Amino acid sequence: MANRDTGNLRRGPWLEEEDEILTATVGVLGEKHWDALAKQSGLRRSGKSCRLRWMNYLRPNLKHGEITQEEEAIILDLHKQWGSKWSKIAKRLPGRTDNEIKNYWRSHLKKKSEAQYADTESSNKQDKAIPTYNNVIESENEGIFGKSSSETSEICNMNALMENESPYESRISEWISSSSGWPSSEVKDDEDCMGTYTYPCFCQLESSSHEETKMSTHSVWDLWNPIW
DNA sequence: AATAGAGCCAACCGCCACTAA
DNA sequence: GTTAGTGGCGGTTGGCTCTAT
Repeated sequence: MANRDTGNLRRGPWLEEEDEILTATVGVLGEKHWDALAKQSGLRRSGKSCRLRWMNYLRPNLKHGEITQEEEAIILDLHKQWGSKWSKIAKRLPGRTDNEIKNYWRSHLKKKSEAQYADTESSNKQDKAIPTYNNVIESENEGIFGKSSSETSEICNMNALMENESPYESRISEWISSSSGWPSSEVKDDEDCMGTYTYPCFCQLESSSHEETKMSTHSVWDLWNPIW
């Protein structure tokens, strides 16, 4: 990418010195007021550019390694639910950026997803069953992400869930006691499903219906990251 | 060894939403 | 209620690297 100058602002790849200056400035001023921060830092970069560099590369706790199979499964599943809501998907994957996920999707997962979607479409015609609490429990033995049932049960301990003091406990009880299989109120999209215990589900990731898939993702993620 | 094509990924662009004046 | 400034998001670009021929 060429190092073009637009007026007084630098563009193109960041230099190591620029990274250091930006990191130091963010350390002092915090992650806000990017335009002012850019000016104060002395960097000839736009606020937008500084923000992007920080968010996608310099921010602490970013994972720079390969996307794991678990992460890939989550990306696939959430993309199926939400489409190209990369920032939303990224919030479910700590340490990953929306840009990283978007790039990974385009280069690795697009074809995979299309193939999976085609499979799902065909199997949907044969399997329309909605999981009830009972068959949810039964399917616990089938594992998540191909893990053994013992590994799975470490993650998904129903008893522990039921003893949890979560504010959503009552909704779980309500759901179970109703035996209708599904909570009456749909989870709104976005943040409000984070950290919830709304769906004590143990469905397989490769579940055949859209609704099952949706439920399993929330549950798996919520169980792994109850305080995220 | 040279070249073309494909894939990857950092960075930019343009739009939209939010907020303060 | 309006407007300007700012930040955030998704889409796109283009340079670099790898691989096949």
